[in-house]
Amino acid sequence: MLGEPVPDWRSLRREAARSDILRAASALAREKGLTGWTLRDLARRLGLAAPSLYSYFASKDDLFDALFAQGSREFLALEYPPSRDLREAMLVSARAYVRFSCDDPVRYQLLFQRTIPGFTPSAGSWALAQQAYDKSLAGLIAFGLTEQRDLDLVTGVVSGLVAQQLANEPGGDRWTRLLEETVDLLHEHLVRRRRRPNRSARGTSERRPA
Amino acid sequence: MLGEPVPDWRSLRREAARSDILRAASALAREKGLTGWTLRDLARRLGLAAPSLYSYFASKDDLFDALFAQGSREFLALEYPPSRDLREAMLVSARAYVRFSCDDPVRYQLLFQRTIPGFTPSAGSWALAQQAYDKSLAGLIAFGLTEQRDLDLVTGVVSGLVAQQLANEPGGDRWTRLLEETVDLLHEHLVRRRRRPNRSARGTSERRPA
DNA sequence: GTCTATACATCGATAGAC
DNA sequence: GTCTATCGATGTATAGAC
Repeated sequence: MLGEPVPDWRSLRREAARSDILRAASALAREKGLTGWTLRDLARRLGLAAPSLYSYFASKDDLFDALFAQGSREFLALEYPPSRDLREAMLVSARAYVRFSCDDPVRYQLLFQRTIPGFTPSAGSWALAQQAYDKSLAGLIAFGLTEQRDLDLVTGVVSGLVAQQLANEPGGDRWTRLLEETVDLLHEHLVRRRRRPNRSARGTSERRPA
Repeated sequence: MLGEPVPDWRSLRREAARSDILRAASALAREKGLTGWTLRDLARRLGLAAPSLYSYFASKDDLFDALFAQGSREFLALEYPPSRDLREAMLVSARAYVRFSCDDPVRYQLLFQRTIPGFTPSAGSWALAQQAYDKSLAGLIAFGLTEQRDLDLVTGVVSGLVAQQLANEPGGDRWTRLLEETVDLLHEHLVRRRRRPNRSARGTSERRPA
């Protein structure tokens, strides 16, 4: 196999320009909503004519895909300090996710809600997102939380606090301040269930009233 | 005060036409995404010229507001059968919310995520949504869950299952099937805490290692 | 190769005839 | 109340200057 091609000056310039465009697009999205801006807005801010953007991105969706990949790389770049037990690992992962999401609600919307009509991330961008998801849960798996069902329970519950916070009180902490209590109740539940493993697969059928 | 004005034939016709338009818009949104359709699409489906829609709705945002109000009325129309205890009341409310959301993900997106750039529900539509929210939690309050903080914990956690389900596996049940387990762990936590109320206001500061 | 100028189909919205 | 015609703006595309 060949190694990475040596980046020549031209492709470096090109990548720098793409990066500039992405940065400006992020800023625009934060100001006017994820889809509340036009290519002409973006070009004007960069001092370009709108069609020039097509030298760097094939379409607006392609630009969204690059933003998605960039957001995934930022998520993947989060560091998770080592924990001593499962509870601490859950708290570390959950705190990182909450902070990452609330720091940039538009990025959260792009990465985790995906409500842009007609837009689907490319395979490469998806792979990055999957990597970041795996890394964010590695600490939990290391302490024995290996069942997908349990991981789904944790991600579902924690993501709910973020979802409610951003939808109903962006910038506040009415829901996110409940994070530690939520992690505690999750942890107690999982540990208690581990001692009585037969309860873990309890059916979901309705309890009959008398 | 005057009573409701007697609806004459003309305003009845008008309301019927508005209702037809809303129904067609709902169908279009379900097929092509909440914002993935145009006024021309909608008019074509109704056999009208696009500008004729402006006789019934002042703008596309006004149409979204009517859809928001209609969705809130549907949420408000849900019935919550009486429960014998807090756990059952939580299960009833949570099940209704999950079913309501998963039945129509586009309605969920409009009512609970509100990611349409530039759109904000009118005061009247908001009041409807607030009414529906209050009604959906009345059963929990009746069994003593009166603290806003506790209600937020329940809505946050439950909404997370729905958010993850619709974002990552629409139509499936990977997260929503965890609902009963989630309600159980919430209920056990709340009951246990009620016995030791001093733990309820525990601080959120980081635990110091050693 | 990168940008400008220009064009095209379509968007939400408005004006005015009937 | 519905239509046709049309507005400015948008995403997209291409031709051609440098």
